Amino acid sequence: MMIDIRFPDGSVRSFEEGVTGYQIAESISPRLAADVLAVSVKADDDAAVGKGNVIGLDTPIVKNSSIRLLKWDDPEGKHVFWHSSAHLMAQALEALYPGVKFGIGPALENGFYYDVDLGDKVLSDNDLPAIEKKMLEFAHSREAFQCTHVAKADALKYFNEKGDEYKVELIDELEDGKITFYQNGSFTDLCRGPHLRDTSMIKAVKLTAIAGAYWRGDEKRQQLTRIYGITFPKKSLLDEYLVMLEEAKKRDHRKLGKEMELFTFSSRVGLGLPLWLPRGSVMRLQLENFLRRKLDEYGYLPVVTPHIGSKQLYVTSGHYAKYGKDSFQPIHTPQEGEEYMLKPMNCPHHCEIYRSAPRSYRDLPLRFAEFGTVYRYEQSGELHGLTRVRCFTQDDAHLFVRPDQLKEEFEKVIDLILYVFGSFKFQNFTAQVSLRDPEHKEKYIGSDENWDRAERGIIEAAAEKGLQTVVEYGEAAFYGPKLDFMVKDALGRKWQLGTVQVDYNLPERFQLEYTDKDGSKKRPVMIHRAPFGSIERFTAVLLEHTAGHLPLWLAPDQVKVLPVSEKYADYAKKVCDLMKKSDIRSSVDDRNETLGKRIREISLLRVPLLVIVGEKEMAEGTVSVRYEGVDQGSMKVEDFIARFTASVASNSASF
RNA sequence: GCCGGUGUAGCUCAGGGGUAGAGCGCAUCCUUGGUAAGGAUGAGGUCAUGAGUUCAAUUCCCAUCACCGGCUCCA
Repeated sequence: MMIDIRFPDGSVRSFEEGVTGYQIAESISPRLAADVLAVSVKADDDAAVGKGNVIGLDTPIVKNSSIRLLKWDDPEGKHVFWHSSAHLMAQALEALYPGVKFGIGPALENGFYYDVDLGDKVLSDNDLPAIEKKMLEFAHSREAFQCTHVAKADALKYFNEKGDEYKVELIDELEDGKITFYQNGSFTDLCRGPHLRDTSMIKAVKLTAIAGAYWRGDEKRQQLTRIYGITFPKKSLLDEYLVMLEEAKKRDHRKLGKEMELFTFSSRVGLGLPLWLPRGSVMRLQLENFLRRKLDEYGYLPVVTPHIGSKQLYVTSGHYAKYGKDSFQPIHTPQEGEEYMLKPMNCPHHCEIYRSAPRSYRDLPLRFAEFGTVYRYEQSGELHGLTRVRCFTQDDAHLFVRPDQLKEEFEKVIDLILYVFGSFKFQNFTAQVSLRDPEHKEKYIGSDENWDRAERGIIEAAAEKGLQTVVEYGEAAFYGPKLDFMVKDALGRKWQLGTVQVDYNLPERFQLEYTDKDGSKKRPVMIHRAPFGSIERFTAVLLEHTAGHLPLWLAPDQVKVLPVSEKYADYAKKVCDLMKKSDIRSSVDDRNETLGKRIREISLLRVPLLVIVGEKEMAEGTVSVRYEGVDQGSMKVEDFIARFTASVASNSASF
């Protein structure tokens, strides 16, 4: 029997039934056979949408299918490569630490890890080179990854005898008949596969980190040792990767924040409590102003609320029951029994503003906006620069809407968030629909009915806006589902920035009402939203995206005027004053330093525009301009101001 | 909170059982400059904190704290 194999370019060739991916690659060219890692197969009679199943190169193909031969450049190819590398590492670990037990060892976006239980052995960084060496040794010996089907009873027997309770637990949950083992050299693992043909393609190994990780992600269970690593089919690729990591570290917002004099921390002030320096504060105010202009346009009303609220407020909202124990503890007053809490969110205050007057259906939607500073007692190990702090300011707003207005308002919020992201040229964001964990409904407040309505509303609104979304279960807030906008930092870690949340619960807890057309009392729906998420986290991610080269309108110092020598200091001041009159954030640097040195220092602060004036400029009434390190020639001061204004107005990356 | 790593001058880091160094920054002076580091002099440190071993600890051991990488968490 022959079968038809269709290639990505549309061409079709016939092969013997049972042909393998490797044989197909070989029939095309030996070079391809050497490079191919796995194969993605989609049988013609497979109606499911999607890219197809990834299978190993030695797995027979028995039906007419479309295939893609996966190489290193394909994400699925890398995935197989790194998954096999995890097994290779496990083999090395077993050789070096007999008796080691294994949890899970998956591939990641960049590399892989394996969770292992080493008994009493404490693994440290110093142990990693020996493991790397062993891995390369096994890789050189070209050991095949062999797949065998195993009956459940036999699988259990194998790992029980080996004494690996983690694998036993995993097998317990698997269906008999679908269990496969993979073996490379002396090491046998429970694994779905697929894998590389053999270990010899793994040419470069770097184990990058050791961390603790709870078995099955449950902090009440055993903590295993997680070893992270990455491997490559060429040594040079590893070197490139290491260089890339170094470059990413230079964009770390904590480093940039120091270099650019934006913010700092002080242990005397307290953990996770950022101090915004003058330059950072100027930037922050610009961010706020940027949003304020939009809020006006979108019909938001400003409100201002205190940084504390009585404990009763949070008992009413339900936050106290949920987070009371783990938050900053109540503030006591000289009055017996009086307790206040630092506010961990602004919604309860805004609910009370809603309640301050009787509301009519004509009043809705009401949109209350506040740059609200909140305090959350994050676990100490969680604090991270400006991305995770204990005091932060949300660009918060709560919309109180009639049920019939919900979808339109939700969509307008999406528009606003997309506008904000577009303004900062964030393109690689993920829109994540965060739903509750259906297995653990007790972690959430509110009725099933309200949750279903809210979840459906979010999914529909996102679809209507044409957003590509991913759905995550268990990521909802405890009072309602969310649409979160996730952006990655320099090292690829995902952070939630913008968020929109539908909430039927707080209106109920606060007994919010409006009078409808027919005179009956109705309950509004609440939308929580924050396009930045928080100013702190947004700043952090923006710094990492721009490597500190902020948009001109946002830069704390937009222009530095440098007189070549002090003879031209007066002219420099004159030029600077003219700029200030046009609302340019400009200052003169006439320190007693060489021009070269001043340029260097100012460049390190990421000041976008340097204006240099000397004898020639003074005589001609011009300035010599340097933008982001590139000489722009000289121009009249008026022309400079005009170009500046145009550049800011167009939010363009050029001057 | 948990696992591993790190902690030396304002910053970046070197050093090492006999009480400490560099570069940058800072101060003063010289220099008055043309697009990313001009020169000289000087002041800065309980070597994170606390116990322990030792004749002697910044160095070795332990604990604590902070920071870094993860895990768990994230209203």
